[in-house]
Amino acid sequence: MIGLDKKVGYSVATGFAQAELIAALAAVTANEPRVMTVRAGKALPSGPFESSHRSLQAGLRDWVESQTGHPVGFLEQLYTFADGDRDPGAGTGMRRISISYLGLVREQAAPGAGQPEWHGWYEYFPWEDRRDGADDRAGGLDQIAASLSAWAGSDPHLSAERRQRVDFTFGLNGMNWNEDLVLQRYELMYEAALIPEAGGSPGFGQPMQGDHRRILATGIARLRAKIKYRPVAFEIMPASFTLLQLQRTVEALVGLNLHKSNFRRQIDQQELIEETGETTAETRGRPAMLFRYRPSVLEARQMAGTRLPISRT
Amino acid sequence: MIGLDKKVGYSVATGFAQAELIAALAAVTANEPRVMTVRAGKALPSGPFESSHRSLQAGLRDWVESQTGHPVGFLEQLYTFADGDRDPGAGTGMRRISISYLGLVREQAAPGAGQPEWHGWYEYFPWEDRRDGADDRAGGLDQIAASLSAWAGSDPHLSAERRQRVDFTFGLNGMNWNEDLVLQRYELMYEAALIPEAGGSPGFGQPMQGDHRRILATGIARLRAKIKYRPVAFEIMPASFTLLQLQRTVEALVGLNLHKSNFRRQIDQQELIEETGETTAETRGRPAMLFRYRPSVLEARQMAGTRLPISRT
DNA sequence: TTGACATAAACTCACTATGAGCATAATCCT
DNA sequence: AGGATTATGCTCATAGTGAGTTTATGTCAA
Repeated sequence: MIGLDKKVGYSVATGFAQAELIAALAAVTANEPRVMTVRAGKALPSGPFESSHRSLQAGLRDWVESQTGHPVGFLEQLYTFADGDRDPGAGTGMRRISISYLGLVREQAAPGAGQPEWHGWYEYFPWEDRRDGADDRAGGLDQIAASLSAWAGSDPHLSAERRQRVDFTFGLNGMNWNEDLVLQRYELMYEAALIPEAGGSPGFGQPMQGDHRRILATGIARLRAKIKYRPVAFEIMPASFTLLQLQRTVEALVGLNLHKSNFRRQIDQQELIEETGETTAETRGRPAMLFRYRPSVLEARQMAGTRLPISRT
Repeated sequence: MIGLDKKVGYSVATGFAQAELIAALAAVTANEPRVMTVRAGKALPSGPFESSHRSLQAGLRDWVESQTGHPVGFLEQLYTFADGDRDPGAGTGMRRISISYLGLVREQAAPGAGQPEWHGWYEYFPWEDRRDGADDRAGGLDQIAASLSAWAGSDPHLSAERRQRVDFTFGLNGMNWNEDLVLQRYELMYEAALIPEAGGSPGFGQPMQGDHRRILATGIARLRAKIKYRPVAFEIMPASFTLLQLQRTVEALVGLNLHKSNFRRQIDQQELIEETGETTAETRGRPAMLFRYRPSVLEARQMAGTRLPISRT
């Protein structure tokens, strides 16, 4: 694969591949995270990488902004796939390389002819929404747990190991639910053939074309992990907002209910936001103060993080 | 770039590219992190991605193991580049896509004919080693600070902003050094033309071919960030080790001195390791207990992490 | 043999962050 | 006016972290 001393002798096609970009673009509307889709919600927007662009990132950004009509606040490369095993339409001998991205946009485009549609991302992963409001629709955790238990039991040799893995990944039998394990959960269900894309029976979430649901899972996982130590939630919020709106947005993304006063404390001791001085009376109760981000602090916090016992002596 | 409704009409070459894999393989020997290189330390091992392999990861793993003679404990995709701006030998019209990986190996291969060489990674980034022992060689922080200060002053319009960025990124003027910002520091120096690869003058670290030093910086940054919340250090350690050996290894990777007793406390309250029962007298002082990892816990800790104010009521 | 030295391992203490819940304030609705 | 509703502030116990000190157990050199 990698030749240290092969300086010559490649066949013509060697090392050449078809390059494709796939974007998972997320927005939050009405406390519901949504993802931009094509083909009636069955695929993420994608297309060939063309050589006219300076870089992957720059080209993708231009394209997204022209499509959505809104600037992309956050755009991050997710993963590059070339797995033949999961890619059905190969055959040509030339590999397809898919470079996937996660992007956050502030608002979704107005629906119009030929416009991409936005779908709630929990349609694809109903089990990932553990907020109180989330009606535990068909395909809830209980059913998944039952199916996975059956799968674990189906191989007497591996069943103990499998059960442990299931419990940990899905927060069962006394384990805590870990909202970051979106991809691990999807992969586990895939392995247990609960996913139509893997030849399993439908029932657990809407399927997508090819690998797209896996890419979306990767994006959700990345976003949920990142939101804890980088102020990415602001990329999705409007210019001014109340603390509850911010909390609801974060809750939508992580799929969990947060503790109100502790959330507020965390936000303001990080000094990420400041009052605008105005209030809003959108809700029934006491009017809430409006806040805005403090871009300077934001930029610094953009890169932070450490928890090592450093010696300063 | 991405065509939603362009179903036909691509030119033949559209979307095709030359795919290349680049690996940053790290090991720690004698408390010094090293990276596998080719071409007399001027390049990371790389080669074309061939279609015979099932997946990127699997192929790279096979290759690395055959080259180093040791299993790769940890292998993670870093980033995929297709930036034309930094790639000198383009010209063909077909883009080159570089998919880079970070790998950790336990020991370095015995030196032999045709064997790849290992170089200390601080040869390429002397300023990243902030341990006490690190003799502040030529090209130390003071010189970099001076050069960057000159660069900041060279544009009266941007100088304030630049100075702030420099201070934050390099931990100057009262700011703390953040060991994770390896890539940001390199990019900043690149922008300030302190890097030969950018047409700057030599002096700050050994240069490498093309983008390779940037890839290495990305790998170091990723590893430093990851070591805080995932037990990756064990992937580099031998089967049994003392706590000080473990600490020295982590220190080598993060380029900082750690607080001894706090480090030990963190390790054992995470329950990642257990005593083997034996002791070693490698050092002059009191013999140290030997430890080994606890694979079961290790696997669970492999995916952890959260710090959100979750509501459990 | 003895003391100087070096390292390991355990323990202390102040301070900060976090989880949980309660109290008070300012609106709207009827 | 009074209840409902939401916002914001405050308390308190507990866990985690930074920074040291103390005690144990070995080697090495005089």
